[in-house]
Amino acid sequence: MSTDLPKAAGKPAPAGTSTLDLALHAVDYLVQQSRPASLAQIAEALSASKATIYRHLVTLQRHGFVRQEAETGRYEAGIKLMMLGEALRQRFDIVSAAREELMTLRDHTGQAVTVCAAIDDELIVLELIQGRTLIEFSTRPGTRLAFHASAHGKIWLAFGSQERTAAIANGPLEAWTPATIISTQALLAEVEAVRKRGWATAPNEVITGVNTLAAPVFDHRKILVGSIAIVGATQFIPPVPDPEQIREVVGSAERISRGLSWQG
Amino acid sequence: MSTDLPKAAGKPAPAGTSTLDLALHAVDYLVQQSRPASLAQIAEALSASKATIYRHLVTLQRHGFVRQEAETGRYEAGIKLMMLGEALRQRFDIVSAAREELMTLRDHTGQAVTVCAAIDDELIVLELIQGRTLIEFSTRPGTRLAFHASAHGKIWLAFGSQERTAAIANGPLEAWTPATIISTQALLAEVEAVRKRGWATAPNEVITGVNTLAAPVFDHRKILVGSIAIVGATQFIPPVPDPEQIREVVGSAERISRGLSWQG
DNA sequence: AATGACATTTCATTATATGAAATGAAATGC
DNA sequence: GCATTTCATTTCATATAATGAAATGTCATT
Repeated sequence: MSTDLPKAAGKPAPAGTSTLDLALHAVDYLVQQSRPASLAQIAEALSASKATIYRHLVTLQRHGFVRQEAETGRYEAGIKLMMLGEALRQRFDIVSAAREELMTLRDHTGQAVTVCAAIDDELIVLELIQGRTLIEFSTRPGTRLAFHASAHGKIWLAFGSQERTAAIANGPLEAWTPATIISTQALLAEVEAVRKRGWATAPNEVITGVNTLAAPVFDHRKILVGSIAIVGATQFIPPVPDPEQIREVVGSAERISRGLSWQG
Repeated sequence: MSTDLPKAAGKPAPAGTSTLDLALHAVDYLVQQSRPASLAQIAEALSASKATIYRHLVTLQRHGFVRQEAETGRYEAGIKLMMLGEALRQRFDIVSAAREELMTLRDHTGQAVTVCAAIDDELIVLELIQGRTLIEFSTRPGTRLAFHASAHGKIWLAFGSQERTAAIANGPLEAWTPATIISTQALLAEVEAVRKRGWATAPNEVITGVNTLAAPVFDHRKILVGSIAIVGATQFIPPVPDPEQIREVVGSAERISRGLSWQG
C-alpha cells in the first residue's frame, strides 16, 4: 500500500517555513487585540514558548511591524502596517486617475463616493470621499466587501471574470441583512440585469437603511479595473435611484475610463 | 526604511531570528516595488537562494501578506496589508470620537480636515475628510509627517512629551521647502509660541502653496492624544489665518476633547 | 524587605531552514 | 516542430539556526 502520491488527500508537508508561520500568526494576533498584549499572553495564545515569541517580537519590532509600550513592556501592532497599507493603495492606477472626477461626483450628488477593486477573491475599498452626511460603515479604504451583497460586488460579478462570477454564485451566500440576496438563481438574474443596464444598487443589502449606486470603470483594453459608487441613506438614494443620480455615476465612471485609456 | 545597522562595536548577537528577518525584508521589498517581482529578482535583491525565498513567499501568501500573479507567477504585496492598516487605525479613540465634529468643521470652513497622532517617534495621519478643493499630498491616512515641518507636528512638540521635543529639536531638521524651519532655536521659539496661543500653522513648510492650521485634542487626563487641522491652499488659509478659522479649529478640538473626557 | 508579575537571557539539544542542483512548465526563437 | 531560454517549484543531505525549560533581571506593590 504505497501511498506516495504527494498531493493525494491530506497535506503532510505544507512546504513553507513554520518559524515564519508562527511569527505571522503573532502579527495577526496583535492586530486583532484592541489592547497591547503581554508576552506571556501571546505565547499562550499561540502555544509557543515565551523565548521563541520574544525573539520574534524583537525582530518584528526592528521592522516596525510591532511596537512595545514603553511603560508596561507589552506589545502591540506597529504603525508601519498603516504605512504599508497606504503604499499598497497608491499602486492602483484608478486611485490617482479618478480623484478629480470623484470630487465632482460628490459635489453634484452630495453623497459619499467610494472606489473598489477586486484582487483574486477579495473585493476591497480603495477610496472614500465623504459627502454631506457621514457614512462610516463598510466604506473605509481597506475594508473588504462581499461580492454578492454590495453594489460594487455586483459590478464585478457582471463585468469581471466569469470564473469568479460562477465561483461566487455557487458558493455559500451569507445574509448580511434580510434583504441580502442568498439564492444562486436570484443572484445570477440580478447580475444579468446589472450587465444590461450598466449600473448596480444594493438597497439594504449591506446595512439596513443604506443604499449604494455603482458603475464600472474599464481600462484601455476594456478590462474592468475598478468600480465607483455613491453611498447614502435610502432616503437620499432610493432603491430605484433618480435618473439624475444614475446619469452622474455612470457618466463619472465613463470619464474615468476614458482617462485611463490615455495611459496606454 | 532603515531597519538596522549591525551595531559595529557593541553587541555581537542581535538577539532575533534571522529567518524572520529575511522574510520581513522580502515584504518590505515587495511593497517598495511598483510592479510584481520575479522570484529570482527577490532572491538576488536579498542575497538569498531562490529556494529559501520561495518557501517564505509561500508562507507569506498563506497569510495574505503576499500574492502571486496568476499568469506570470510573479509575486507582489498582498492586500491584507491594507486591511491590517485599517484595523490598526480604528484602534485610536480619537478617530471615532471626532467623526461628526470633523464633518462640521469641514462644512464650516470648506477645507480638508485631517487628524494625526504620534506614536514613539512617528507622527502619522489617521483621518482625512476632503473639503471643497482636493488635497492629496501628505494628508492620506497612513502618511508620516515631520514633527518640525508640519502644523500637526508643532502641536505635538508644544503639547506632547518634552523628551520628544528636545530630541527632535536637537536632531537634524530636514528642509522640505525653502520655508521649512531648520534651525533648532527658531523651532523652539515657534513651539513656544504655539504653546502660548494654542494652535499652529505651517505655511509653505510642507508643500509650497499649502497651509495647515492645527489644534490639540486632549483626553480626560489632559494628555495630548491627537491633533486636528484644516488643510488648504494658502489663498484659503493665509499664513496668519482668519480669526474665524482659528475659532472653528480650536473650538472643534475642544469639543472633541470634551467628548473624550466622558469615556473616563 | 519581600513578594509577584513580568520581560529578558542563557544554554544544550535537535528540529528546521538552508542552498545547490534537478525538475517541470511555459514561453520564445529558429 | 525542435531547441533554447526563463521562469517557478521540488528534492535532499547538511549544518545552521530556532527552540523550550529554567535562570536571571527589573520594576512595581505590599
